[in-house]
Amino acid sequence: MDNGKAKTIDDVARDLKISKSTVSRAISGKGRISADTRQKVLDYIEKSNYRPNPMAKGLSESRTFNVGWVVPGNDYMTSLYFYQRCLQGVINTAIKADYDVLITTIGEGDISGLKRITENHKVDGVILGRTLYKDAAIAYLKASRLPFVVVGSTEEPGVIQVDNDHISACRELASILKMKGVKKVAFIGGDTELVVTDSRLRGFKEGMTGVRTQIYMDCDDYEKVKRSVTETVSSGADCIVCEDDRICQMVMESLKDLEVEVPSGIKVASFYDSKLLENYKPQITALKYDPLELGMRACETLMDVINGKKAEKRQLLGYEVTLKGSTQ
Amino acid sequence: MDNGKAKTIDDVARDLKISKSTVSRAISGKGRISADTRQKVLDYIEKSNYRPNPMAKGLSESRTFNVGWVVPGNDYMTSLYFYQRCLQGVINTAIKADYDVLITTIGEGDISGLKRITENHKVDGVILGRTLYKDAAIAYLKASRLPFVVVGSTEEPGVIQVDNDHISACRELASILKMKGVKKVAFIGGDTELVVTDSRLRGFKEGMTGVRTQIYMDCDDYEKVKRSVTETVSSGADCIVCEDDRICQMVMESLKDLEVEVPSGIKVASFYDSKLLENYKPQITALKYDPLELGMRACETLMDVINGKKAEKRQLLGYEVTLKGSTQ
DNA sequence: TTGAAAGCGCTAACAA
DNA sequence: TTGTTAGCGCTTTCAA
Repeated sequence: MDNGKAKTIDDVARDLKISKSTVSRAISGKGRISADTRQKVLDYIEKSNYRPNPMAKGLSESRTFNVGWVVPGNDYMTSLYFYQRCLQGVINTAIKADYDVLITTIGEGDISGLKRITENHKVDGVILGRTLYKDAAIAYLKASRLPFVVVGSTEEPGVIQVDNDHISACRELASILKMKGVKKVAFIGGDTELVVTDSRLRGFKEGMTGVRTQIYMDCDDYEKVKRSVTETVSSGADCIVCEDDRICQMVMESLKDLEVEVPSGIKVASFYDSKLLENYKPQITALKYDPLELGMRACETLMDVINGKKAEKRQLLGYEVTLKGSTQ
Repeated sequence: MDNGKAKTIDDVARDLKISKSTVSRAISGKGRISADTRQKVLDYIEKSNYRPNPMAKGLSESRTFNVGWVVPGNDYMTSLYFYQRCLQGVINTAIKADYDVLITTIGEGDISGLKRITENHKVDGVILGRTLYKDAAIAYLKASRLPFVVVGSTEEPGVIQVDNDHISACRELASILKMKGVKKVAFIGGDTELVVTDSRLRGFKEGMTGVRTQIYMDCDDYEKVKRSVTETVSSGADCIVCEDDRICQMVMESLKDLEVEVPSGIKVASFYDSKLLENYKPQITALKYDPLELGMRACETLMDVINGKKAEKRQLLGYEVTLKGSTQ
């Protein structure tokens, strides 16, 4: 099989007694070629385990056949599942276009990993896994002129975005809660640097018009969440809306500490569902998204951009409201 | 800056009025070259933002300057943090060798993603993120003759392994618990297909000699854990050892349901620590490892193999026993 | 110490 | 429809 070095297109051409451009044409499907020759080549390749060298192909076409997947290197535990599913979506669709995925991490204003792969010409395009306000990565990518797509939303003009429709989703869940008769509702949110945090808050406010609300933001550790929950409970609120699954987890923990029952003592809902929440009793009312789909769409869109097709500037994906016992 | 196409080595050579082989030598440091010329070239490159094209370099050296990072595509939530840190370690050290990281996923006997990147010559070597018994990925990699390193242990001969010293660590924690006077101890473990599961069980048994134990394996969902915990509690055991953080989380949840206090009702320890466990009160006695270090070592080792240096067959990294309130 | 030129494996323009 | 050939941008002999 693998006797030393890999087969090249020249080997194939020689064995088949045809020219290598014919082989190339047979493989790529570009250019005129008789069905016969084409099939002959394809058959041969099939059984000879010849694989075109992507370095050579890349050099010749000035492409890398890699897309860059850029994610925070030090994020919350909770985001990891999201990124994993999203990445799986990216990989699945990249493969279809014969692309692979180069991964790099960024963090705390450090986008050197991103710079590295773009300046070194290691990728043909980039998918950014999350968006911030004043996003250094987005600014850099815009300037670089490399095709890129962001998962999430941004106000930066001209950026191609694929996102869940957080605002609508949150508005809908909030208004359902309102219809259920909640009178005083706390929103506990996380990192305000993230665009998504703001979108969810906005949806919340839109859905809760007329209801008394109290907002706690940047609750990024247990202590802060606990403090907010304590305050919420003693203020006599009847519902807590958690911005994401991690916060919800901490809220549930806090309520246990405070010996407040859900939903009899207080209702709880989460604006993001995940495995983190699957074992609570009662189960948590939450918004469900499909990160896999998100990754696939982002990658499909990026492939379009890379191939010069024009892509929609902003795609919003669906959601699902799952009403469970925690808001009964 | 980026006026159309990237600078090439020819541009540099022309601007400096020297040959491109000289430029190449200046950059690589290989071959004889005067300190003067070398510096001149380096200075020029510094300010001209020239970046060698890795496709061309790769084609010429038959290298890709990519390492493959292979992880399960559909794993437990809990492993994700481990993989993330590990990956960060891999990336950090890959960069130093001017390599990037190509990511691919495998799952349930499906190693097509791995096959893809190796057969397509997209990587110079592979790091496998976890090991199974009867591991199809390991078998494939061995046959492929591509340099590779596994994170984890395997009985497969000749495979280069980097792992935490699970057996010693678990033995040590178990024997500490024994010294603390536990009389009847349950071990609740996960997927027995994973090598690591077995290592931990082995360490547990070695450390618990003479103590009455009961073993529950393959507890991979809440229901199974709950059942094991219920049985354990009603059998009058005084300690539960959890094989990993996720199981520990479910054990704690179960104990809460059963209204058994920790540590007064029963002691709890975990053979793997992570953020999942950080918010419990009392805090959980657990084994701490450093996945970042693991990733770094794996990648360093892989780079050695790629560069033809010989590498140790098996490296075991340290651990830390952190005694907390849950076993007081 | 430096330069010229061949070659890495592929694509694509041009010829036949 | 197929073949010839000139690159893609780099490394590496081999000469100078």
